[in-house]
Amino acid sequence: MPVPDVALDRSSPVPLYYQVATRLEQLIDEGELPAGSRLENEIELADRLGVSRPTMRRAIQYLVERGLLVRKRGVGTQVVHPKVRRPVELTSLYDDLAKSGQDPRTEVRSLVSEPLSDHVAGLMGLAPGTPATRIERLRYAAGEPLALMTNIVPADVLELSVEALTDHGLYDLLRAAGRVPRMARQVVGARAATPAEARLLGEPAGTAVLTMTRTAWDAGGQAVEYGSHIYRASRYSFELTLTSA
Amino acid sequence: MPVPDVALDRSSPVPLYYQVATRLEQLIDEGELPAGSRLENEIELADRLGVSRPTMRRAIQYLVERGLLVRKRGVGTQVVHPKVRRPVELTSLYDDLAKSGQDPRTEVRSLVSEPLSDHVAGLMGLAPGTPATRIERLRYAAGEPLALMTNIVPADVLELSVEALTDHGLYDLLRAAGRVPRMARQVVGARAATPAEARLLGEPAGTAVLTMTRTAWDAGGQAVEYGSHIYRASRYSFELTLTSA
DNA sequence: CCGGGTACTTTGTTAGGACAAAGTGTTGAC
DNA sequence: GTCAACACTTTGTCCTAACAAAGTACCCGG
Repeated sequence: MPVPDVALDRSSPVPLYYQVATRLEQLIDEGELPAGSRLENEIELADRLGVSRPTMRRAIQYLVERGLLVRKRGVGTQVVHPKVRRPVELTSLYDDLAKSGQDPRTEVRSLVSEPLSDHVAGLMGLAPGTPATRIERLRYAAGEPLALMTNIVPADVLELSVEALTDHGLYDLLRAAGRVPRMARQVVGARAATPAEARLLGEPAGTAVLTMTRTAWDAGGQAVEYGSHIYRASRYSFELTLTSA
Repeated sequence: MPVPDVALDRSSPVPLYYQVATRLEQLIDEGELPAGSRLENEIELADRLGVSRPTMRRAIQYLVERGLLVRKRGVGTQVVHPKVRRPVELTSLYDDLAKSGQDPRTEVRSLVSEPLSDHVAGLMGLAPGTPATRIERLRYAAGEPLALMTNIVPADVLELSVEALTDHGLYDLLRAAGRVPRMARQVVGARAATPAEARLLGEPAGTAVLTMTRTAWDAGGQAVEYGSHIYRASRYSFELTLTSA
């Protein structure tokens, strides 16, 4: 399959390889390059687009990593069937809801300063007793309670306030403070809700709820957040896309 | 922090950049390059190890993607705190259990040939009515029931037998058939177990169970498996490590 | 003492070239 | 006719080289 010509802007601050990759992705999404079709070889492609082979390879590599293309030595580069292809991302519930038009709302139920417990300190890799803020929030989507969230943030990471948390997700605030979570370890499980939890979530006592605990670190490997959340299983589930090798 | 000299084998079929990356990872794991320490700049490093800068960059890039290093333009390359750094992987329950010495055992409860339902066909991107095999298995770990698993595999992907499934995980069989799952979409939720499910899992009726449905594709984008599993929440949870950007 | 601009350091991007390794297909010997 | 060796295609690895962009630190003028 011949790849249509691509207009590149060499004066743009956007890297060339990224311009090429984006354009290719667009062509695949639009069906211009149908699933299973083979691209021309790298050299021809690079030639025709007017970039060097390393740049062309980098663009292709980017799409291979994202699962849109498959390469085989001696064979060529093929378009993969256009299934879901976004890898798991580290996003916040608030962002997810806002993006899908669920009109998220947050009720901050409590916000207290307290030192880290041994358990949480261990998970975060910090010293027990480190000053921190503990918040408990109830998240609504489309007017319905969706999740009960307890989070703990070390005091030196971020100064939290009820007002800020009402209008923004915790991850927004962390981003604004320059402490972007870059790695997180999550454990997802299930259990029966306690009577108090069931009441807050508007579910009958003993309902099955989805639980998630998470520890998140920033780029420097510093723990920035610990969270223990429970979700209404009737209204929420985790969706993830995994890739191997 | 000076990186100790690294012995490279230029006659080895193992790529140079990979030799360098592996050695660096080892140094980090051993604490030779402590968390937070800064590496020399790329040029010096490349010089001293006797490789070109692109090769050096590629080795570093590899470790950056795996979360061991962080780079900042104008600043340098730093070792990240050695938290968990394995990204989410596409593994099978059987492998996971076997690796952690849980002595997995599988009871194949049924194995029937039946055409794909509209629902499953839609998820797998195949035509409704495509011949397939539907299996229901009960997975034990350490002598206790752990999961009830229903899987559907298209007939042209793999010929299944009760014997093979008793001794191996489904993913083992797929691998052996050259249909390695490379991408999967999972949805994890929770609900109350039905009486029949509760009985099989050895839990009281109405217990909260963890549910997982998954569709997996091979490198060519062909759907190879659909699964609908329920897990005893008291004995199992999903653990995942996420990275962003 | 403070602020801004400048020099320097370090990673990011791009180019062009060379050879190696893996698949595929074809041809030739038996 | 069959199978092995060879040629060809295509991606994989590696090198040298140059300039751009971002961040830091220093210095100098006010």
